[in-house]
Amino acid sequence: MEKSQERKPAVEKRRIQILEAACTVMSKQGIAATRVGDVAKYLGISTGLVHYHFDTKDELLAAAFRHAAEKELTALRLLVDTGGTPRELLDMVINNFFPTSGFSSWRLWIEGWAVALRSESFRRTVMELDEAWVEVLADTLTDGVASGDFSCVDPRDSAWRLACLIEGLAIQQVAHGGVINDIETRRLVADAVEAEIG
Amino acid sequence: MEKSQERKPAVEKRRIQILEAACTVMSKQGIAATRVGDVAKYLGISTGLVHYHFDTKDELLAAAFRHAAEKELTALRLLVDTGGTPRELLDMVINNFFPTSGFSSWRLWIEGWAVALRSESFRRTVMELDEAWVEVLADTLTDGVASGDFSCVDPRDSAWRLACLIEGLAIQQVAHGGVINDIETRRLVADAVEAEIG
DNA sequence: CGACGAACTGACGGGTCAGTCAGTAGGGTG
DNA sequence: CACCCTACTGACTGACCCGTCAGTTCGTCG
Repeated sequence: MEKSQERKPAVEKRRIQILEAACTVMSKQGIAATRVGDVAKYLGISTGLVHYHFDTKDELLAAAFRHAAEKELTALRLLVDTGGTPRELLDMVINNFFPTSGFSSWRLWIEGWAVALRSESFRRTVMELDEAWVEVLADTLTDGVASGDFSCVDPRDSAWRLACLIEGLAIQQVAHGGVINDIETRRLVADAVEAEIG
Repeated sequence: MEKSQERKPAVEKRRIQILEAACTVMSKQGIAATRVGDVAKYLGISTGLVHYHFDTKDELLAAAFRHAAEKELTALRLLVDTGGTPRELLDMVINNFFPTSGFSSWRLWIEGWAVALRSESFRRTVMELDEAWVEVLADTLTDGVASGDFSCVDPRDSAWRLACLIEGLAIQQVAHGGVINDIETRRLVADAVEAEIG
């Protein structure tokens, strides 16, 4: 009953529940193949209820995608906040993007980039996430340079190059499947990292 | 009337006409939003005729995408065959992927990667094209190493890294639009190239 | 000329799906 | 208790679009 801000549990809880369901379905079926009915069925609710919380399907998918992005980003920042030497941090940040366990969120991002070509809200999400994760990488590199562990000409440039390299390799691995395998990928990235930090 | 191979102009001509139309529509509207009717309308023919030449929509889009990929690859190989010093060739190959004129085929590739997650035929196309273009890059580097112009530890690794870097940067530029601009992109790539060839 | 078949048309069936709407349930409030 | 409002249902509609098919055109060959 307060001003809002803190307290409106019921609706907000349901909203988030629908968002998470949408994320799950999107990951499984692909963004384009996700139907409002699929999300509803996943939760055992009616399609009408989904539309009660989200006006249109596009709005739902955009919100769900953003929700997924924010979760990913939070996890990354939590990881970095655990602390460690610059070297340890760098390895952690980079390893974070090569999941050892089966499922990879890269599939969702690859589809997200494609949707971003036509959807303003997807474009913003994808842009903000990428900038944020490059920033984490850049900060890590900058700290390492300050402490004398690394020597980059320009940490920000290095961060962008590493981030884009990893994205490109993710496409090779996930979309193509196996031209470049996991071990090879890690080696390619590791060599690039060494080259960047001198 | 010969054995085929050279002569079956009528049908094949129409087939290719439909493929090119499909490419145009896909580039404009996106792969997912391309309807059989749009392709037909673009050529002023009936949807029935499109289905006369291609059994299903999926088959049409996959064939059109492959058609586009092959054209791109042919253009690249033609470019390389014009000859030049290893350095000139390398610059040519890399510049080929940063179109000066407005439209970029990167949009189509980005969508292609996403579709490749669910479609076997798209997957194959996208894989073969990527391997082919890395091979062109790797050959150029190898030649440069042989002639003493470059010094790579492993030209093939370098080629993969550069290719993936360029793909990642293309996403930043095309899908996000402007976080990283054209000049900055070229600088990032140029620095990476220098690092790779010593 | 007549027959035949390849290329082509355009209307239509049938399935899918986003979004609507009239109505219900049930907890909170006066 | 009576009222109300929020969350929710599920049937429905209207639009869209793929793929089919009966039929037309036209070039070619016997």
